[in-house]
Amino acid sequence: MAARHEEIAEELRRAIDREEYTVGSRLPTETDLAARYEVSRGTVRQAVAALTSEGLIGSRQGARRVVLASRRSQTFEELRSFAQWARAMGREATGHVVSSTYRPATPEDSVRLQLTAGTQVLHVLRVRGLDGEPVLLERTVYADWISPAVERVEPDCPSVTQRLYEDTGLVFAYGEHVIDAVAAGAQDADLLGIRRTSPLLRVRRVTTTREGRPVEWSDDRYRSDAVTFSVHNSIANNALARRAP
Amino acid sequence: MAARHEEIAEELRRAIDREEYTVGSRLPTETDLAARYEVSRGTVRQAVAALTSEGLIGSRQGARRVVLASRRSQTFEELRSFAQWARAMGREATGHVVSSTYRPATPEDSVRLQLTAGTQVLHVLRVRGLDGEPVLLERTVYADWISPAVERVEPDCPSVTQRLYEDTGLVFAYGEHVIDAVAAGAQDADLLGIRRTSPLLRVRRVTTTREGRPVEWSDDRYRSDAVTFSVHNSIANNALARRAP
DNA sequence: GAGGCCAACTTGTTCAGACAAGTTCCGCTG
DNA sequence: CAGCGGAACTTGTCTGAACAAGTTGGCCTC
Repeated sequence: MAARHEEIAEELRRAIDREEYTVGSRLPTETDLAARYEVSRGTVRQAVAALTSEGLIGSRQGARRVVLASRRSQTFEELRSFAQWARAMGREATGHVVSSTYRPATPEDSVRLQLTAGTQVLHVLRVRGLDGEPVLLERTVYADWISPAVERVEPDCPSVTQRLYEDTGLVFAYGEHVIDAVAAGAQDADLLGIRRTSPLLRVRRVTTTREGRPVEWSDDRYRSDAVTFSVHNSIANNALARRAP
Repeated sequence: MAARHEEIAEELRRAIDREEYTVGSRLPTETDLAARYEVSRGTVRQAVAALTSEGLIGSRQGARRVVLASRRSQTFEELRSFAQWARAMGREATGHVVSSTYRPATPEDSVRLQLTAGTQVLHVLRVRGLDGEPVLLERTVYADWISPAVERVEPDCPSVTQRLYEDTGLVFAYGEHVIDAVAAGAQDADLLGIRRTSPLLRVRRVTTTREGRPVEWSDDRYRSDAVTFSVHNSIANNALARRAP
């Protein structure tokens, strides 16, 4: 939060949040904002570009910017870390490791994690819950170079992300998520406390470091009555894609 | 495609696509690119910012940019329009209207479409398929001001989006999508040709014009064996959020 | 050979100015 | 009063420059 344009973006977010600019109303012009914050127009543009990509405001050449929404989307960190998300909602994240074993990387593992096939990778199955109620089943495969650090994390640690950061300085920076729906299998039903064949929201994701090196990939299954995902997009900025297998 | 920075972005995308820059390799420096395309560094930065937000490349201060992925995500238009998506995959979009009726707006309708409660809104139920195979059930509610134009569209029109653009100049510009999983109900199962209680991927979305005015909201249910969604994100740019109801 | 330090390199931030392109709204005309 | 035209306004594009901040790789030392 050093850069001036980030400070301005944050101030604008807060102003929208406390309805100083209401949904549907128009933001001040770039020139006005530049004068108010005593920066150049370019710096203001960087700030409003951030809000635009977050879907908070809309932008069209020639017309003043319009406030589209007030509640801001989550940060990458809140999405990445189950525990940080729970805390932001004022609920407690719980969780425990069901199993943790080393297996040779399958062809799929080696492609996703950019490893040579047969490397020993760590498979972890975790159940995670909100205030004790299980809502998520995480089947995660960790790359060989991070596996030892993952093993050192105690089984009921609420935030693995936090722990890995403290221990190794690891920062997750990029993610790719594939979302679909599956029927609960026998193990899923048992661990989540639901009936078999109940619909589950499945998110398969790969997370990489800032250098673009894959750290983990995971098959996460959410109880669909407990969790949904939301995505914002626009002509100028689209992160969402529909795919046929 | 007039702006120079968009042309450069497109050239870089194509270069990545044909593996001139391979995944994991480094992009030329901003100064190099500026010289090559004979533009200023600022213009190059606009171009690479687009690729960064698309998740194609990663960026860190001080280090050269890294190519993270080769396949590019869809444009907003391809996501918005089922027909355009199908065409981009080389498949044929089919579809027909099952029912189309006017009803007074419920409180939920009026909130999502920013209308006064009780306004007559158009409910349309469509089945859509790829090469004749049904994959999607669309339950859409249109705002009153666009309903007449929607009614004029013939029931088996493959691209409603295209049609509305031609007839009224309407452009969809922003979207908010909430994704979860549901079990197929009796009507869902019947129209999609699947068993009852099969898991379906549900996407509830609101689409708005460039002015930020809501046009439609829809409950879309996809056969989970036929369609998935993918989302890309990063620390710098996150459009995805996890929510508890 | 291992490790640390430094110089060169690269991206991030910010400025000021100029013109292009699209929107809005007022006032005029029929 | 409806519709049109145009002036004023606002965002988009692009340049060139300067400095800050972070990364990389090679050289030097121990």
